[in-house]
Amino acid sequence: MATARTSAAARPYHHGSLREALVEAGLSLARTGGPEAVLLRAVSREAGVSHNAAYRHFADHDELLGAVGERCMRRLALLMGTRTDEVRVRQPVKRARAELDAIGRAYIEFAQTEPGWFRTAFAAVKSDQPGDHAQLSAAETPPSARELNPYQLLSARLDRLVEVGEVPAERRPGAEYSAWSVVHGLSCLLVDGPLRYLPPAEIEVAINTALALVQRGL
Amino acid sequence: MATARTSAAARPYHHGSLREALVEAGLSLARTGGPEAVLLRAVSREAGVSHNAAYRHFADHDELLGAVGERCMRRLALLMGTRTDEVRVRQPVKRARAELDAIGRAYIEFAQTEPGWFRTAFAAVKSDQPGDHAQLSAAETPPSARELNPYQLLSARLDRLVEVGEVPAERRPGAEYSAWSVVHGLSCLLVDGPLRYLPPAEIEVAINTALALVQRGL
DNA sequence: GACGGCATGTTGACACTGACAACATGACAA
DNA sequence: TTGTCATGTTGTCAGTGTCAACATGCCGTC
Repeated sequence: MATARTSAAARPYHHGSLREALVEAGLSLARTGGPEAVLLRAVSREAGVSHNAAYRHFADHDELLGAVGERCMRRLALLMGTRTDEVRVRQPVKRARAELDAIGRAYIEFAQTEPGWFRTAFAAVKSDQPGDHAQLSAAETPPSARELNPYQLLSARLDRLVEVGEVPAERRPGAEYSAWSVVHGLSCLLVDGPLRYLPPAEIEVAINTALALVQRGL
Repeated sequence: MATARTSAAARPYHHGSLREALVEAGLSLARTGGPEAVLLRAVSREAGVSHNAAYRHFADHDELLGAVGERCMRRLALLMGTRTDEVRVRQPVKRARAELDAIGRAYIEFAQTEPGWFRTAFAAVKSDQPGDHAQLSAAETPPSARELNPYQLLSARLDRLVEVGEVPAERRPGAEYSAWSVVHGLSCLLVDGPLRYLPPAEIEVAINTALALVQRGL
């Protein structure tokens, strides 16, 4: 008896933390197969549990996929944070620009190195309420730790560009939509869309011109 | 005989033009339900034919979805062409800019007014060969009629901007990737993504700033 | 003008999925 | 000790894509 899928511990009683195990399994499946690989039954199988067990932790398939998607989104935000911290420029104005460039590059880098997760992060958002699009600003959460989402990270960089005087204040409203659109659009076209099989050299060109467009156009 | 499948006439012999009927049915389903509504069985049902009939015209589900997606893409290109033709500016330089703006607006307009078709146009491209990404330039087709795809329409507008001197020639390479990314990204975010429930006023802001970014940044 | 080939459409089956209902187990409190 | 109830299981159902076997009737050939 007592076979564990990840660690060597025997399955204790009721498995203990199945919800977490299911999300983890979903993450693993999504990494290679994208959101369409996050099947209720496949996830249960992966977690070493019978199908329908997931229904004790998620209302339906969408809710499971949503939970996995949230984790993917967090990973995206994490990479964006990491790449921002790696910026070594000291001069404030140049630094502000470099940091914006860094989170943009990180966004595209994530889409390219983890296409399954990237697609899952955005495919998952299917069934959520029109709730004033509050999830963008992360609602209640105090902006304490590294708990920021991609949208918030971007907003902070844009605010900084206004502070240092590189972007006129009257252009600030709506700027996150534009900047986000560029990197998100290119990511989608490269990962999923018609630019999927672009040769690497052309991909490089596309990324650089896209990010340059943001820097010039803001 | 010679009955249309939509009217109430008796089905003649072997249906006559099932392939076309299937694609048409798929288009109808995709319009309201997006690509996930283009089910092999649902399409067959809609066309008044038994399931598996479609296998005489399409290798599998992906091929049917691909055919429907092509039609969606063509409709997108059609709207872009229409909106370009509606530009009334005479002065060549201003006209070049206005036309670029028009195809960008048309792209987003299509995504918003026909989200099901928009998503199908890009969801369909799943299984096609890495064939040198030739489908972008539409391979053999002479650029004769209104047969241009969205990518070609965009390229033509960018070429024109260089001609009239509004865009320096050294910035031309890769420009279609950037411009495309902006409108595609915004469309995805608005239709499918986290900006789905943005209030209409904010949507207006987002569209205008995004298009302004393109004009300024090229 | 009869005949036969063959593209086209149908019926039936199988494995897979998400979802529901009924049942089993065992942790924990009374 | 006992009973409750969250948690996990088994069984089932409708719906899907796909394959194989079968039916139909249009067309060219003799």
